[in-house]
Amino acid sequence: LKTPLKQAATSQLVLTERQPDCQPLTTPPKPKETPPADPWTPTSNLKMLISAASPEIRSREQRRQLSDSSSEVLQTKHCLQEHLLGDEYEKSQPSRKEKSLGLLCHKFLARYPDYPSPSQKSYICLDEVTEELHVERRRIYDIVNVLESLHMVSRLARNRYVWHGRHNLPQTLQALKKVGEENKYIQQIQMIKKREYEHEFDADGERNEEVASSFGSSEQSEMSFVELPGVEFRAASVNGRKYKSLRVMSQKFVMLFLVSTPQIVSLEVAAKILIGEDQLEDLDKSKFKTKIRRLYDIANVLSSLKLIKKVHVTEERGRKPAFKWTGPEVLPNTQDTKLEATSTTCSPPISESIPSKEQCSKALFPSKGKQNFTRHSSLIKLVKSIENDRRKIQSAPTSPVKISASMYLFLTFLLETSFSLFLSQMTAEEMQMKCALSSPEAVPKPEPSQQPALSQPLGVCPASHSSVSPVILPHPQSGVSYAIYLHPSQAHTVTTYSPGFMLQPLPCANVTGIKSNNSKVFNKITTEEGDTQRGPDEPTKSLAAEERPEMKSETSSQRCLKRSQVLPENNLIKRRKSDEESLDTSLTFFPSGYLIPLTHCTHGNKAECSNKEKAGVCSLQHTAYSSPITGVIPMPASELKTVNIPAFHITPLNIMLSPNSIAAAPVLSNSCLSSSSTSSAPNPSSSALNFMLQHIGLIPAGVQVPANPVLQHVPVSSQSENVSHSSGSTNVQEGKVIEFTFYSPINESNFVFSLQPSAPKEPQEPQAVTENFFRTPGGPNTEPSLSANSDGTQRTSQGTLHIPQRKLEVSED
DNA sequence: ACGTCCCGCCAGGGG
DNA sequence: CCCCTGGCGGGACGT
Repeated sequence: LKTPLKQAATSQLVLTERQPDCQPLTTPPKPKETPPADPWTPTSNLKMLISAASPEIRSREQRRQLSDSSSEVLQTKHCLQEHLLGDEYEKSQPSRKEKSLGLLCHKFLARYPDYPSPSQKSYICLDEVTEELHVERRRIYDIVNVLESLHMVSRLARNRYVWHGRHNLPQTLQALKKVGEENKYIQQIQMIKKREYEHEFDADGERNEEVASSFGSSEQSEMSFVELPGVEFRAASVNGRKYKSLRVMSQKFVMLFLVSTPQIVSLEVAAKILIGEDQLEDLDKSKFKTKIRRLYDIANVLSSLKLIKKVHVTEERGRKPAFKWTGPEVLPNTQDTKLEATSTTCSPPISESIPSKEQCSKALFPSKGKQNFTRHSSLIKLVKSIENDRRKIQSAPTSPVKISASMYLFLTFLLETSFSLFLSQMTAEEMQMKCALSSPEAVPKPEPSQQPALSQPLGVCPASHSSVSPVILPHPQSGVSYAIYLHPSQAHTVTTYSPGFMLQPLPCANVTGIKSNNSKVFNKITTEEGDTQRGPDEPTKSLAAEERPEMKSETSSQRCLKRSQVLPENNLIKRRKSDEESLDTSLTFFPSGYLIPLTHCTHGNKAECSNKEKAGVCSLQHTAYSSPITGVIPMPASELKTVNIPAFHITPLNIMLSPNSIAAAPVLSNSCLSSSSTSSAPNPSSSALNFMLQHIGLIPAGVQVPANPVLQHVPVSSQSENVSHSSGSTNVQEGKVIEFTFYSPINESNFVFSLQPSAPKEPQEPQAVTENFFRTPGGPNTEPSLSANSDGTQRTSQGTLHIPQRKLEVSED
């Protein structure tokens, strides 16, 4: 049996012949993607409203007439054609495209409001749907299953679903992201890419080991469905271990997007990961193919939901289909822990015991003693609705604008800060004022006597080195601020990917003298396309326009000033006065080196500790050590003023966080509450961070550093507290961990990432560390691992930093 | 020729 | 036993 041949021949012909009549010449032979025909674009809102108002009535009405919503449009579209032809060849034979799952999904979605009022639940009867949409039942299942995976619908019983709309989406995505992080998908992706790059299998045992350690470490993540409190599966049958494949797959697919930093996932990689997770068996060709096919199904639905969009990733190997996340940025874990969506492993696939509902709920609400009372559904509902309200206000579902805007601000802030440090016009008084304003006691006032800028190179720094060594800088006030100096040569090597940002004033050692217009140089690769409806575009553009190297110093500092005035309470932007010497050149040329500042916990912690809930976290901070780490050179504060490494400029970036803001940030209190969990909280700024790091060259493109909001930063911690499990690999135990903390005043949260050299070398030799930390083209076995922890607990992941650089290009269809 | 993915067989299982 | 579910993959369509 074959798929019935389509009567394409005729219809095709018909269409081609008709077209010229309606629209001369230019009209494409096929109806194609004639936008006006889209039933879901202009009309959809109306339709949604209608259907929202009275779905039943509408459907009945529709049924009576021999046209449904879709064919209505089609008819309209082909109205003329029909006339011309004169015969009633049932509507123009839908081409394959018009039967696509995506289109069907659109039709399906058009029937229900995105945000149904909670009071009146809308139910979905599969029979009705199939009838009205003129599709086989089978197809609807595909759609519904994916929707179910996002908790946009949930099954009540046979044939019966409830429509939730996008209400749950934020939470779902958040949960998925979290689980995705726990599953270490980033590493897996890297692993796959790396292996892929290494030309085929080398049939080595080492490969398997890698895979094993990477994949194996993801525990029993196999067939688990991520649920949300309150949206559990009814109908125990559905809870059965089977029949979740598509749902689970869908979720995992989404996770990949949420976790990876350019939020682009190629089908190939996705398929491999999804397969690899189930069983480490070698790539079965057919299995792979099937997986891909499913992924297409899922992708179609997700596309209809506008969560993803098809793009193409062009690598050396050629053009590969991929999808880009276009859904909302996932908020950090700002929710109450108790309510937080929990990933549950309801059904261990192998185990023969069908998971009882009890088990599920147990997994849903990890009971920690008395927290159980929270489970009461009414309570949950209450808080949930509050949450929803807050979310509405804040940002989420309707417009990602706000988040993006804050991201923009944050990035701007980072850039400006780094630049303005050189350009700083800030007087001592201003600084003092600001310090006093923000947190007089936590942050010691600047030295009354600002030391004059020293201009001699620091003796500590191996000036002879052409490559740069990491440098540690004590904070002038607290004496504990650290910074790392990056090797500039990395900067231009890195294939950067700009996730929609037109940021270019980042280091590029090779490009000197470029004044403006360098945005083109740096942003060849952009996914930004016709997303005109998106808010972020505005700030993005203005940023690109503003952030030019020759930007006026006044402008910069003024803006910084302004910003800090706007948020006087919430953030403290302290800028160290730096010498003017290094200033002038960096105006026109890019600084060739970067000094990444480590914010240190300068405050007395009183603020945090005063908060009763945060007590636990406060204790965490004590696990942090501030001892200088290998290869990092401590410098006396007195020498801070001038770090004049030959041929390089140092851009100190000092972002402080004020205790006040911490206390106010919900994120932090949350991470505090869940301090025991190893879960890492997603942070919207993580992509910003990653972007920055990648751009700078700290980490290779593709690698991402999970960012977590933390209460306490751990500037430098030494040793094995932070070293964890590690599947037998020995390269970690010796590793020192460097942790960075950034604080985003905009998001009112700070986040930490840490670097851990896996193959530490000479402890006292700075150069060695440099090599460990930063990719050294020739250096094998120097693969630091990245990790991030939101708490003081150990959490070291085995990332591979040494990823082959590849041209990555993303293009539209 | 290859990327996409429609179509529907058929097995599993609930009612 | 009927019918809902949904895994699965052949092979058609699109480019």
